[in-house]
Amino acid sequence: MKRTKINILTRLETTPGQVLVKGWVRTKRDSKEFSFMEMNDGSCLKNIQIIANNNLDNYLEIQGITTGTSLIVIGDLVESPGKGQKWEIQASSVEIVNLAPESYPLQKKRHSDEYLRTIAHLRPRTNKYGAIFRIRSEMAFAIHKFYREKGFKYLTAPLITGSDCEGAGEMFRVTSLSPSDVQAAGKMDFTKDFFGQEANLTVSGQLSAEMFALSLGDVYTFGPTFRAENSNTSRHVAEFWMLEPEMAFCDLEGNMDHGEELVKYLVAHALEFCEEDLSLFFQFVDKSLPGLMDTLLNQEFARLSYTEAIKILEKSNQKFEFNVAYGIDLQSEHERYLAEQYFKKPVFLTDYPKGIKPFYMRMNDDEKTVAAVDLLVPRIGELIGGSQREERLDRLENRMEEMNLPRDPYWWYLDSRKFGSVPHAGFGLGFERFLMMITGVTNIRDVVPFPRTPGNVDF
RNA sequence: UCCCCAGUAGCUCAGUUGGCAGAGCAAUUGGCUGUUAACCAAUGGGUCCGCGGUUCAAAUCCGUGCUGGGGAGCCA
Repeated sequence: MKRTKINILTRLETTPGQVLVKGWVRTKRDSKEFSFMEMNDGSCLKNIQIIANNNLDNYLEIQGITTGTSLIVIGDLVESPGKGQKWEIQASSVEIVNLAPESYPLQKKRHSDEYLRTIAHLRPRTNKYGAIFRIRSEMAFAIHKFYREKGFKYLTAPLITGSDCEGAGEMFRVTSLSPSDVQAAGKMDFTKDFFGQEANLTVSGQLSAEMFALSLGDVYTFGPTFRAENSNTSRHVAEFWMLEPEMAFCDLEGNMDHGEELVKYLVAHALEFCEEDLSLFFQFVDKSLPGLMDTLLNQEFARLSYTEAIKILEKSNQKFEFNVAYGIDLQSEHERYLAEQYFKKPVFLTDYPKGIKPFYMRMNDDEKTVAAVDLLVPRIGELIGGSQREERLDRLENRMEEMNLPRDPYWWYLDSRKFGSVPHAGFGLGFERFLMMITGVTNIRDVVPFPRTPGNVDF
């Protein structure tokens, strides 16, 4: 007999008769005549109720079933006379695969997120975390679906990179030198290292993506990214996933159009395909989520320049901890004011002063600002960071010189501006931040299966 | 890294002015019931985060370290 998953069972209109299910017991209630068990198999939020009668030959064993126990059950799928579920299984056979002893850390009651983080290997067995990671899976799929439909090519950028100057924060060094090698040489001799030079984990696939955009046209990378920043916040982890589209023959406007289309597509996909899991978050995590989803889906995102944003902030009469002035990098309190209070919807901020942005962003005609764009979202802050890239070789070289960047490691990057250079643009979208946005989860550690943060690499 | 808060039973937490360590849930045992955060009763369960100090006496006050949370910076 073939196994049926619970997400299929609970949606049936008519009973197929006998069914076979496999899963884990979430809770059990006993009576003298029979036991009620709720089984979950991870396929959906819902459990299936199983009724085990005391005439089953292993009923004594069944009475010993505990929360967390894995089972294989055969029985008739019948309409449930009880409230709360359409179907239940009248078991004709209950096979215990593995009994969970009393030390099983998950109880029927609600646990705190902080506690569940200490048992990250077991937390996907809870309703909330099961839902989070099903949504995460579905959203990863939706990203590939969106880009395939738009004719983008998927690029896997290298995770180990040779340059230490991608300019997006502290990097993790990759080396095969042993501590004793280093001690003997008195230093890290990279010429003796695996790659013959210093190597690091990537902080962005952008530079690779640019090369492929200038070859395949429209591409995207979607994969892990690493930052060795000592960041201790609810919005940062050392290893996270980033989506980075890069488009040839695209300017800043096109970049924003694309970002807005992407976000709206992913939100619509979530609402359509993760309805049941999302309902948990709507009910128990953040009651304002449906409103935010509606805003994301149906309202045009605001678009304004950094300069205009500064003016709005100056005129706001808000008491900010950090004073607003042209040339400063916006603080989170400023970004939150713009997205949450002033516009009350996502905001694209463009054209930042060149001094606070990296070398590869395209110089605007005013020679003061660059064609950067950040998407600020209520509660999350920066969801997207990107730019139109500097495609003019002379301008690019000037900027690198101004910022004291060595040219040699970038010879290949500069080559792309020598041979058939075209305007192009792209951005990075933090996958985990997107998940936080649509689930209302407030700590990024709770949307990552096994989060890596300063001082924590368990599991 | 900086600022603030917290750490007491397996979990969530209470603990008064410094004076015998507590509750709910969970677990175990029994009872009862088409139950559904089931219900009722009994039982077991403690390095009060670690170290040092003040005191006749410290979960409680002081110092310090560790861990966790919130905020900031950095960014996605």
